[in-house]
Amino acid sequence: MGKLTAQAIAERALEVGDTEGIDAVTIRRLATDLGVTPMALYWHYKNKEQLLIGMADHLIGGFAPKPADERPWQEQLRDLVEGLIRTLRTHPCAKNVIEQIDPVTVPNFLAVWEQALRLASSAGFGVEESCLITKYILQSSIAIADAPVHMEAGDRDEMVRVKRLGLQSLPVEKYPYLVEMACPMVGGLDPGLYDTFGVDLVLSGIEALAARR
Amino acid sequence: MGKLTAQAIAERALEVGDTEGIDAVTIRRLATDLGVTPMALYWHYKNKEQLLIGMADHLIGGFAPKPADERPWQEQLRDLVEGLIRTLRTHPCAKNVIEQIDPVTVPNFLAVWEQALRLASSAGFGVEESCLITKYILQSSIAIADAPVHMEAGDRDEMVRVKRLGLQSLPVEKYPYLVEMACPMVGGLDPGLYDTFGVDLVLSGIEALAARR
DNA sequence: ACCTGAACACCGTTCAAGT
DNA sequence: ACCTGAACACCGTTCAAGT
Repeated sequence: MGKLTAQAIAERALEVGDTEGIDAVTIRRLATDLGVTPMALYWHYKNKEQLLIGMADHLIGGFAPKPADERPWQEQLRDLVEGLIRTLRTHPCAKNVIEQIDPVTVPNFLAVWEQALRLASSAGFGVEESCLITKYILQSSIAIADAPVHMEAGDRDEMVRVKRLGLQSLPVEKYPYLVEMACPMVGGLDPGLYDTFGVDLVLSGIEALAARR
Repeated sequence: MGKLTAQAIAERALEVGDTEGIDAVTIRRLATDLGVTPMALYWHYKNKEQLLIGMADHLIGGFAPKPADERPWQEQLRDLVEGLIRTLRTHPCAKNVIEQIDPVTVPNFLAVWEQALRLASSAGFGVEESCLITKYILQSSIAIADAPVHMEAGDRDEMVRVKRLGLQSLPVEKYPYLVEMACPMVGGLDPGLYDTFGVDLVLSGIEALAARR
């Protein structure tokens, strides 16, 4: 087994978070997993918040935004959004990690943010508008990446089944659409929709507004 | 002082969450605030998750979506998004509450969701697309509502000042845009941008895709 | 129906001490 | 530099008991 290092801790934390949920990511739990005393972790991270930041940093580090090139900003922005969605989808707990920290404090996130601001700028948006747009890009990417995808037949869908039954048992005269769409709503979504419809949805709003100026 | 009731508990929880942050919302803290034993709350809510659901329900209950009318779906959707953003902005902890629960379990949220699905449907989107869109609407509304607004001079901006200084001290040759936009980024945003640019941003993506079919 | 009391299993974190 | 041990102040929650 490898040495105890900040990197190793963050990686184990991501494993636990991805497989058992973010609530299972606990200083004490990680310590026993790594065969060490809880206080040992405090040498590598000042506190739990810093550990979460480390997790986020490791997460975003997985996809380095490509350097600026000569293509139109629309294509570069599409690359960025697709990359974001992809890393969000490969790490189920990414959403929860990002929600619990301030992106400004995550080193690797700064590069992504810088790139987004640059692209918004070349699209012709002003300073304040660009700030809103970068927030919008992150959040809507989360929305797309987080949508429930269709699972294999034998997969662990007990929770999904319960939720679907809950939706389907609603008064159909009051919630006709919810009842009808219960299936795709809680876990029957076509994965291909992410890469086409989802990305289009995020991008077309920006492009439409950019075209107005 | 009023009687201890599920409603009163949820209201106090929202007060605490809005003023002191979601982490201050604790069974034991609420109990002492309400002059009662911690276990008393367990009579009204099965556990903390149910309390969070109660908070979200009370939150969304504040804005009841108007019944279907004869206007074009674009206008109705704009009403919905504006209402959502407004309630999100009046309750600083709304974002955190919504992040910690499953919207499907919040009664008042079902009505909003049903309306969104109905509007997506009249826009011509299919079942799975509509599901993605409703997720998108919620998340991007959060992004818009959560953007930092310009604060009064005397306001509690110590944290903001620190963050801004942190951004401005970045290597300007590596992060030129971040450094330049540090001010609006962390708390100098024009509030009017929410109601115009922000809402437009969310809606125009949907409208652009709807126009394609 | 509604609330209390005591107890349990868990947290994050500090602080002094070891090597 | 890196880790341990003991202790502290907090959690959410169960269970039996009171009125």
